[in-house]
Amino acid sequence: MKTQGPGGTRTKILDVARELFATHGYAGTSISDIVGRLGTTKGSLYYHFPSKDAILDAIVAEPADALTAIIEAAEATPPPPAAQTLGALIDLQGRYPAAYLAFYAGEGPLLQKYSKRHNLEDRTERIIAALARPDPPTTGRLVRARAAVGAVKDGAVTALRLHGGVIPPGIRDEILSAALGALGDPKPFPLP
Amino acid sequence: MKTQGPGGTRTKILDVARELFATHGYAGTSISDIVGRLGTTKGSLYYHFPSKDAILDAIVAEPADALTAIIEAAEATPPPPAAQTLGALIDLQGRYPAAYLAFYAGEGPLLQKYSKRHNLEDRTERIIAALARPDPPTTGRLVRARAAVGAVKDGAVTALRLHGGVIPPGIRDEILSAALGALGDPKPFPLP
DNA sequence: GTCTATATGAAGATAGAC
DNA sequence: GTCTATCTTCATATAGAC
Repeated sequence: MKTQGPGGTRTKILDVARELFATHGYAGTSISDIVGRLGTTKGSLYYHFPSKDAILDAIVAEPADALTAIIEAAEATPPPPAAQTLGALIDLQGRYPAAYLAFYAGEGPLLQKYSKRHNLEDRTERIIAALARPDPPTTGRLVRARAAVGAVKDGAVTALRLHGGVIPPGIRDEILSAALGALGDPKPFPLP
Repeated sequence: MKTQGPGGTRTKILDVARELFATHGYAGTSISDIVGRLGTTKGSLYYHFPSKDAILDAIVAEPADALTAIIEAAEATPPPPAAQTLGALIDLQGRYPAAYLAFYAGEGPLLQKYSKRHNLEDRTERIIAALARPDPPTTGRLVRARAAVGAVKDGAVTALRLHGGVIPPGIRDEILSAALGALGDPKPFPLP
């Protein structure tokens, strides 16, 4: 696997594909759309990637692995504090802005497509179940865990939009506090 | 506009299209997919709808109007309690399950497609801005408002999944409480 | 590495018999 | 109202010159 500098054609293809997939969806984005935006041609694109699916794979692989690490940490026994898991999710979104807003939301054609090839259907369930511990997973607790993840996702999206692709530390705290509020933790973190 | 009984072909088309659009996205669902699932043919489908877009319109129109009503109520002066707006959003999701999970989330190809025709780009912004009142809309407040809406959406999705398409009253309260927790309201509602 | 040109299939949509 | 058959366009992907 050859790494490539940030100015390389391959990198540029991934950049515009990431953006277009995020806004129009995978199926809604054509190869022509991508090369049209780049100003190159299909022939060139297919020199760098063997298929459209391969582009998706390249885009998704890295954040997907990072998410797996977060999930596995969240599943440790005893469970880590919810603030740690939710904070890691916020940071994940900050590190991979724009593309994977719906990535661990369990919905969205992008996830569908990727999930079929990588057997990730239960990803959402795993992180929700981990967050719903240590209590027995009542419906209410599961719903709140999911709500907390939803709060992280949408809060981070808004923060990224308002601040040009970064999440300032103060806003990160705000998102985390919102997520913990949704989760229903009585004491989010000690106040100074 | 002719109304049609629940057993009618038109209704059946809308039912499977709603489901397929929700899982695979608008662009990811073909007319062949729809008629294949129905066991009918394209000719029949095109007797009932002039285009694929028209199917989307028919699916989206009703919940979209309901959402507009919620937004306008939320924008009233003085602002209604947040619990009222968020509760209305939960009820909306309960009334139109499965299809519009990403509808007011501001993301997703389905919204993109519909939004372009109906000028709804600012829908998300409006409801967030309304929820962020009456405080001046600081970034933190906006982020929390968005997080609250995200909590409603994902919480309701989970509830619908766990309970076969309905949101029981007790769970509705749980979602509302989670959303208010995300919003940061100190006193969600008076305890009995 | 990038281009032009093209193969091949599937998409949305229509015509017209029944 | 539903069918079969078909048109047209656009999709992914390839071949081969430069």
